[in-house]
Amino acid sequence: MTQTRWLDEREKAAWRGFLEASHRVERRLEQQLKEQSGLSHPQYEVLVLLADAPRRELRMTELAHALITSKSGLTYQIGQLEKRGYVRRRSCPTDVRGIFAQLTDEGYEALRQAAPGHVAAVREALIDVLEPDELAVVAEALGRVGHRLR
Amino acid sequence: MTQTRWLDEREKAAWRGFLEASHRVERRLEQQLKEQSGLSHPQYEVLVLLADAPRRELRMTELAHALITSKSGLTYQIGQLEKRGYVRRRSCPTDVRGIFAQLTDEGYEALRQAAPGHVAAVREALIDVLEPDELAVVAEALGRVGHRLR
DNA sequence: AGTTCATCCTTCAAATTTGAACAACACCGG
DNA sequence: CCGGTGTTGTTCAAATTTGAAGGATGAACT
Repeated sequence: MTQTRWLDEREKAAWRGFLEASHRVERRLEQQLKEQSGLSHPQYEVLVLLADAPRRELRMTELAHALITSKSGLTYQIGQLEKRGYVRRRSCPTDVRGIFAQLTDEGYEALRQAAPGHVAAVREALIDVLEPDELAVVAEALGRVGHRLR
Repeated sequence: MTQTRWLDEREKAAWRGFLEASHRVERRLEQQLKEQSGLSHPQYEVLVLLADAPRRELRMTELAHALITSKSGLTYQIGQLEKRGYVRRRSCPTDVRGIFAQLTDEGYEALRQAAPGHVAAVREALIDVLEPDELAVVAEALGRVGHRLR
């Protein structure tokens, strides 16, 4: 291994800022959602993704990738959502192994009710804290960061 | 409640970018640390904080706040680190209730060995992906985001 | 000194997450 | 059509996280 390039002050500030912001924002959203909707953040994300998908359904694997979580973790969460009647499982016609998770009307309704509070929290925690030019950088730069790690 | 201000495309891109980046970066670091050092990210952070602290020790509550985790969660992690001999508990002289977590020499050594790989991963995942001006914005803007959520 | 209220850390049970192991199946080249 | 290889979703046990509860103490005030 070649010599370690340690982080200088500016880099350290960026790293610390990124870490703290992501933890605190996550924590805040988790709290807001649980409080006002009884949903966890992962669960909310599932509903959002399904609501935007054709026929309001997605394959388990697609969901797991989109949520950046493990397959078993998704199985668990879908199970929870199914219990509450927000999601239903449907087997895939073209692939016997495949399972579609499909948003139910109840699930859609739950999302509709949870969304305003969630968006408000996202604004308060992140979006409205950023200046327009900062917003652009976050979208562009962090978008690139996420993309490179796929 | 007044009308909901939904996110426009630019805002949504920033939010999505932020979310995906934080999840993927976290995941990558977790993997890198576990693989090359047998430490979890929270555990590594504990070691870093202690190493930088006077006498290499911090109160449990200070640590919990700094790590943005629950008190019980910290109790658990310190227990794990204690098992491995990386940390030792010391009762606080001025406050019977207080407990110091103190880094041992073994813990310091473990940190020394883990640090280069960790820093390299941080660079590869985030720091070296950002342009200098982007780095500045991330430090400044996300620093503000984290700060406002305290 | 007595009260009251906040703080400190741990314990406990419940919820969640993870990765490995599996079983069933798709897909591709021979 | 077969064998080899990769995929799909689940199950399982183990690790981790969380929040509520509790025991003990500090701190401020009367």
